[in-house]
Amino acid sequence: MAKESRHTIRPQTLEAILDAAIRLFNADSGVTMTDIAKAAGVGRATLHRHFKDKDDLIRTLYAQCIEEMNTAVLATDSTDKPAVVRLHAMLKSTIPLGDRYAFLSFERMEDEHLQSAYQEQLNWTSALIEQLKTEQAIAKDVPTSWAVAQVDQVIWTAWTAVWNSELTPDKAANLALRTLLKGLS
Amino acid sequence: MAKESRHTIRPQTLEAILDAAIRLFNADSGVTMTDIAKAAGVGRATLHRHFKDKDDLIRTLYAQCIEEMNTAVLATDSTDKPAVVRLHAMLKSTIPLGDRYAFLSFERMEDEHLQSAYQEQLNWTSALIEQLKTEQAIAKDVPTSWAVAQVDQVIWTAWTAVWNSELTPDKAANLALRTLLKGLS
DNA sequence: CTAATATGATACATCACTGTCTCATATTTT
DNA sequence: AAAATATGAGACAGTGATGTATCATATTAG
Repeated sequence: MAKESRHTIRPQTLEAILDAAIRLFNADSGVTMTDIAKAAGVGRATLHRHFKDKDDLIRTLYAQCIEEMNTAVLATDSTDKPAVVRLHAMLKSTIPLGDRYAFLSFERMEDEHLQSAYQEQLNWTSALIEQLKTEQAIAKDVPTSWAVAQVDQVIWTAWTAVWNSELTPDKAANLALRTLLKGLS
Repeated sequence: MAKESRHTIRPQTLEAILDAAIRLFNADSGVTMTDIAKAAGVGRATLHRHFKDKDDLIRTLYAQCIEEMNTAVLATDSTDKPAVVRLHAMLKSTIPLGDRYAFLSFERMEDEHLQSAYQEQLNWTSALIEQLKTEQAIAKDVPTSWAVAQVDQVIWTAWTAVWNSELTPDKAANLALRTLLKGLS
């Protein structure tokens, strides 16, 4: 998060900026501050008033997306349910977030704090995979890292299919679940 | 391809430039001509002598990678063999190319000629998927577009695993094949 | 060996983006 | 209503990348 002691940002301004920035970064990695300002309908100076520099803005975007993902996943999760159900719930809640999540794979982020936030996501998935293994839903000889990567990738594939209007979000989530469970069994 | 009537490029110079450029673009999308020149060990002027502009260079890279992929796939392909064997061969030949192929997903390319070259790749995979369906290797109710996307993604996932030293290229190809066949059956 | 020419180094102009600043205006707060 | 302040618009300097031109040097071809 960016804090300037001299200025308080108006909620609507912040939202307009972050929305526009996420939208643009997902379409193209060579986005300028001017682009963002125009798309957000705010003055270019306002961007620099509230974000130390471009990196600071990107860090904020990154943090928001990860937090958004975390929230979405945890909201529909219930630890006591079977792992297969949890995986399905996770897919259903994350796939629709693809349009905001996509740029995370494109932009590199050195920031240590954000790296660890992302790592937490991976750890969560790893734990889920282990649970799937103990429940015999997937085979034990499949490397966990491979399974985690597959989950990550299938979310992206599913979202792309939704984005291309080839599938509805629900159909995509079902297909993703089926592909994962069978593919890793 | 870039042609300058006034100059002939030396093969070693061209190779050094393209190699360096591919390497850099795969590590980071914000690559400058200066970066490439340095990494290639050639003068910056030489780049501009042989490539009209940066876009021209990227187009050349793009074309080379697609052609490289096509060649690799067709070299190990034999139309008369079962589709499963063809898929396995395709995975084995493409996964090691991941380190050159990766940047294709990052850089956008408007060029019509290149778009159609890439489309050919997808069509080839589509045909293979159809063959897999008729051979009952994968289920007919799985949308072909979904299957094609899975093939694309799994190649990338497999290469990443190889790059992270989690798997050998052969193990990765086997795991990819297994994941695909079971996942789409 | 000699001529032709591809390259490297450098200087140069141009351009786009960044980040800062100022001031008038719009909005919120009291 | 009046004060406080967030915003928009514009000017400004600094920076880095692009692309061109020139010339000396290295390499290749005849």
